[in-house]
Amino acid sequence: MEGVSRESSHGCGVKEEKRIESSCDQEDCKDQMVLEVGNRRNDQEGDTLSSMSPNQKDLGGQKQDDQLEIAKAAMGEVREENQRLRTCIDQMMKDYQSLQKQFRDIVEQDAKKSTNKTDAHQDEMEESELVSLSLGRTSSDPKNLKDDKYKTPCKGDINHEPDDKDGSLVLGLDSKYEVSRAGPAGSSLDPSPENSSEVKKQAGETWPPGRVLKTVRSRDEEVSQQNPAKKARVSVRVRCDTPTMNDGCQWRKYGQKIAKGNPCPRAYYRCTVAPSCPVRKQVQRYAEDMSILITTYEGTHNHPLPISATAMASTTSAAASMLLSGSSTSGSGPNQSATATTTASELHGQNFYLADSSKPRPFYLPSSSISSSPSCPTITLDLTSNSASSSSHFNKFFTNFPPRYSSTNLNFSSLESSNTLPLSWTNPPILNYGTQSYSKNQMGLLNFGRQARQENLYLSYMQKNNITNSSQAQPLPLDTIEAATKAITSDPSFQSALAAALTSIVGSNTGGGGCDGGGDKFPALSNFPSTSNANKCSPPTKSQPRSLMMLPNSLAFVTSKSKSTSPEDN
DNA sequence: CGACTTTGACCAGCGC
DNA sequence: GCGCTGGTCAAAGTCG
Repeated sequence: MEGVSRESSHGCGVKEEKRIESSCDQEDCKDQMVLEVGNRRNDQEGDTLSSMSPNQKDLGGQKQDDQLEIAKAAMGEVREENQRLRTCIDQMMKDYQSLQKQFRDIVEQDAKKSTNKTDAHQDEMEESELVSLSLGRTSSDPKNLKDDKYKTPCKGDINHEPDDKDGSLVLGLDSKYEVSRAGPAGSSLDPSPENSSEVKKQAGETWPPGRVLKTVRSRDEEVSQQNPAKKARVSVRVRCDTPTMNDGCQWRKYGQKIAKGNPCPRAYYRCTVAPSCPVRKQVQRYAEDMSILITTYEGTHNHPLPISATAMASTTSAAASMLLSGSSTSGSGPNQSATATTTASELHGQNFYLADSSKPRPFYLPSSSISSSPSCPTITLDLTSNSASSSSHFNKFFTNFPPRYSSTNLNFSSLESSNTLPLSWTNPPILNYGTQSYSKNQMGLLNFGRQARQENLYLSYMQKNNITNSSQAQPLPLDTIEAATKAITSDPSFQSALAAALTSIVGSNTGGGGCDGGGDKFPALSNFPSTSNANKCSPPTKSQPRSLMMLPNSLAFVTSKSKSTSPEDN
């Protein structure tokens, strides 16, 4: 860099420059830019000094010294700020990892318990499926769900050892998907050959006879399609002014329909990366807000994915797996287990994986919703940031939570948004630290706000900042939550920590991808290469090289290094 | 010319 | 059984 070479001729600030380069997140790079400008100015002054008289040189030297002092002071402040931010990030990472560890433990315990308890639950399985949204509760007992689940979760110590008996709040949403069958109780969990054959049979019935796309299926696919009527869907809502959002995958449109209740046609796409790939997606505008694009994914890719597509594929796959498997999954294989175990924490925890370059980089899901209809369980990832909100919806959920099997939508949207985060594949919505919930849903589902996911973060934060709740054993009043949220979001140090973390995640990418030119703040996400004409959200680089480095989609969560996840990172 | 989109037709599931 | 609706097919058209 020019600034660096010039700097070396001055003999000062070289160390600083190197230090900055070694940890060049955007914050540092900005500082570097400032320093370069300053040094360049000094350089020019140095050139003029040579033609000055000795007195003038003294004055000039004095001035230069002053400027150096100023620059050093500024750098010192920046260093302090960086240190502070790193400390914040470290702390957040620790909290996250701690919570994740707890959650995994609970998931394992829950899996065991649910296996044991299934017999007792069987008579309650009045319908063909159950998606129980225990909202962080570890109990798998439907009775407990009925009695306790819809009460506002208590705010305990964030480090409180979760215990399903006391129903304490744990990480996020615990989704169970249980399928009642004519067979013996617990057959849904029974990996016996008998059931395996049934699974295979049912998987074969997923698509109508005669359909081409019935060949190879991943284990995920087998699980998610154990029952033809129970294809998990992952619906992603984003703001996008273009026909589709670019998720990095290659799609071919095979149909379009006017759906009831929506003047905008619904387009049907299928994945064309592999001829036999069963993945489909539906794209439709949200009737009440045409700027919102609803993309519903169905199925799991049975082929390696372009890197640019792994993020979305992993996210949707994980969400679908969570929906279908929940914590009670028997873990039918490496794919399945890897996906399932990462799902809940990644969906509902704070995905600060992103800040760790040594770990995979799943997307942070700003808002997730789970819905269940008898025929098609759907999880909705609401990546719109301006969700209309009303706390009444939140309350409504807890007071009027519908019985099992009715459509239930857990929406963690919020109105308030902090700073930009890489949340969307188009216009990046924001980490929703807001306090409100959002009740519009194409499925007409009952929503409730924020809660579990949000709590995980701000509880931790509250503790650190002595934002205490006087009634830890009691449900946290909404006002308190909102106040706490405001406290968090208004805290500059928190915001800067987030910004720093995200900056380090995304790097200094300056590409201008994205759906409509907006959302460039996180180009790593908005720069997905366009893969088809349908994906007009991004620049029409239709020539996505098929020889792109491929990753098995099942490994996207667990093996991809951050540097390889996004080409821009290199 | 191949890949993709468009669009009307067809089919299956579901409710009445 | 009928109609509605969602989903898919496939021929024709379009594009690069």
